[in-house]
Amino acid sequence: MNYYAFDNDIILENADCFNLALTLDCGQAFRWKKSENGVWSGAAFGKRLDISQTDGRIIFHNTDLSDFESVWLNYFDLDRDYALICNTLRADENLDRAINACFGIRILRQEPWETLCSFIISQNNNIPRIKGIIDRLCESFGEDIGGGFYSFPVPEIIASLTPDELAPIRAGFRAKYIIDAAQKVFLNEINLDGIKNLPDEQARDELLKIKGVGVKVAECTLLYGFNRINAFPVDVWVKRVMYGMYPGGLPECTENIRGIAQQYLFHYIRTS
DNA sequence: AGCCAGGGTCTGC
DNA sequence: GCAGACCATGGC
Repeated sequence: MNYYAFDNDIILENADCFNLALTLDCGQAFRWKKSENGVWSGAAFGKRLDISQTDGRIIFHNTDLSDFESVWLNYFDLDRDYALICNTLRADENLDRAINACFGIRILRQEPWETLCSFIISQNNNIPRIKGIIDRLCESFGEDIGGGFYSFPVPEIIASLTPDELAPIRAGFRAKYIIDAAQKVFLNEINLDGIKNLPDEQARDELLKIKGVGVKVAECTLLYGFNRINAFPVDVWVKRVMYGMYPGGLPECTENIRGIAQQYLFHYIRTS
């Protein structure tokens, strides 16, 4: 991997195992939109980004080295050796097929609060509708960051809302959970920064204190929001994987990287 | 029309 | 500890 600035873009070359479309649209993040010209637009950490891929080259549009190195390098998990991880997982034949089918998925390192809130919204819901609810949440309560994009609303804002005020985003029964989570985070009953330093098990127990957060939402938050690549979210699709492929449990090669294995298997079974 | 969706809570055994 | 009802909404 190497990168350099060119005009107002950052060019990333020879990025191992990086399929941009799969990474942004495999059910781990909900705010990236693809336009006709193949450019993906979105926002994270309060910054807008347009990004595209042609062959092995990733172009970060209208940004600079400072933002690239302080935000996007981390967000796209570019320091992790996915080639090594994939080779390890290929010891299992199901994972070998899954990796062949969706090679280049990376686990994004998203913001803890946005991840937590997004996956509370995800419960008993489908991906297109999750995206719609989150769009309306950001438009209604986030800050305008230009180009028709809005930041993800901070806990303080959502903590001050009533379920009635949240009704227009049409989150249904999840509205009260979002508010409870925001209040706990804002009042520091749940310390998201502190969770960063806890072992996986204790971090999960902290998240489970939030109403509307069960094991699955907690595991998603750990995996996508706290960079815990051994977290293993089990939704209806992964249940099907476990029932169909691994009735005796996950293979040994997934040890300590179960979350990444999960992402390949999840996307594989949903698209095959 | 009825089933399903990146589930969780609450109640009743 | 575990099964079952219930929860809002909209895509298919």
